[in-house]
Amino acid sequence: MDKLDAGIIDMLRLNARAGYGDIGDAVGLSASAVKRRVDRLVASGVIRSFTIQVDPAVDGMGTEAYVELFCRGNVAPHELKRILSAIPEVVDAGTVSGSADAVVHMRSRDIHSLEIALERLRTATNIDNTRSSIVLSRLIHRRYE
Amino acid sequence: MDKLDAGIIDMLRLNARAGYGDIGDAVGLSASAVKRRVDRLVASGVIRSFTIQVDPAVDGMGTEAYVELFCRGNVAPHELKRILSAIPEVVDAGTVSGSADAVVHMRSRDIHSLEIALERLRTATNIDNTRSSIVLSRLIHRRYE
DNA sequence: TGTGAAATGATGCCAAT
DNA sequence: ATTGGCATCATTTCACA
Repeated sequence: MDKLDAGIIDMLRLNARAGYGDIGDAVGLSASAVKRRVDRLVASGVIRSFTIQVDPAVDGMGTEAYVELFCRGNVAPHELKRILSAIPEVVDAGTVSGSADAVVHMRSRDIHSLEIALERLRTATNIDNTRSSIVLSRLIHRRYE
Repeated sequence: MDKLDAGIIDMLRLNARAGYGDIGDAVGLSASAVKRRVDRLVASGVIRSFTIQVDPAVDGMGTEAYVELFCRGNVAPHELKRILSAIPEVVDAGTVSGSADAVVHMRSRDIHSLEIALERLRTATNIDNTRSSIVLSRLIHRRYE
C-alpha cells in the first residue's frame, strides 16, 4: 500500500469502471502496471469488491432508521452479531461507547416492514429496549466503503 | 425499472466490472441491449455511481462514530446538508424523528482526526450540541448500497 | 516496470420486431 | 420504443525484455 496504490484506489472509488490506461495516466504508470496492482489489491483483500451505488428510493428500500440498542446485562459482541445477522434489514451496526450498547442502521422497503424488523430486534434475547430514530430525509450518502 | 433492469443491477452490485456480454447472458439480453439499459440507468440516476469497497482498516479509516445532532431553532435540511458536505469524515447522514434533529455517521483515520472533524461539526452555525457514540467494534457491514 | 501483440470487450449503427 | 447482429474501435491481458 504505497502512494501509487492509494492513487489507484482513489480513482476506482470515483469510477470503478475506469480503464487501466486512464488510471495509469493519472497516477503515472502503464496500463499493465496498474492492472497488476489492482489484481494484487483485490487478492490481498484491500479492495473488497467492485459495486454500484443504487438510488435507495428507486430500489424500493427508501425507509431507514438509526436504532440505539440497550442490552440486559453484559452481552458479548459476537452474540449481538449473531442476533443482528438474522435480520436482513440491518445494513450496518457496531457496539459503541456511551449509554447505548450498540447503534444499528436499518433499511427497509417501507415503514411497515421496518416496524416488523424492529419488533424482531426488540424481542431478541438479552435486548432490553431500543430507541429508534426514523430517517426523514437523507442528507449525505458518501459510500466510499 | 422492469425485471430486466433489476437483474442488471443485481449483477453490477456483485461485480461492477462485469462485461455487458456476461450480464446479458445472465439476464437474457444481448450485450448492446444491456449497455443501453445501463446507460439509461446511469442517466436517470438509478445507478448513482460505480465504486469499490475498500477494507477500512487497511485504508486507514478504521475509526467510526455515530453522532446525534441537535440544532438551534429550525434548520432547513438543505442547510444541514451544506454543513455536512463540507466535512469529508461524514459518510452518511439523515434528518430524523425523535429528540435529535439528525444522525451522522462519521469515519476517520484515527481518534484524533475524528475529534477534529467532530469539533468542526460542533462549531458550525446553527448547531446547538452533539452526542457522539464512538464505535468500539463493527458488527455488521452489509454494504449493498 | 514497460512494450507490443493478440484476445477480449465496448460502442455505434442498422434493420427488424 | 427496444432488440439483436455486426463492424469498428478501444481496452484488457499476457509473454517477454
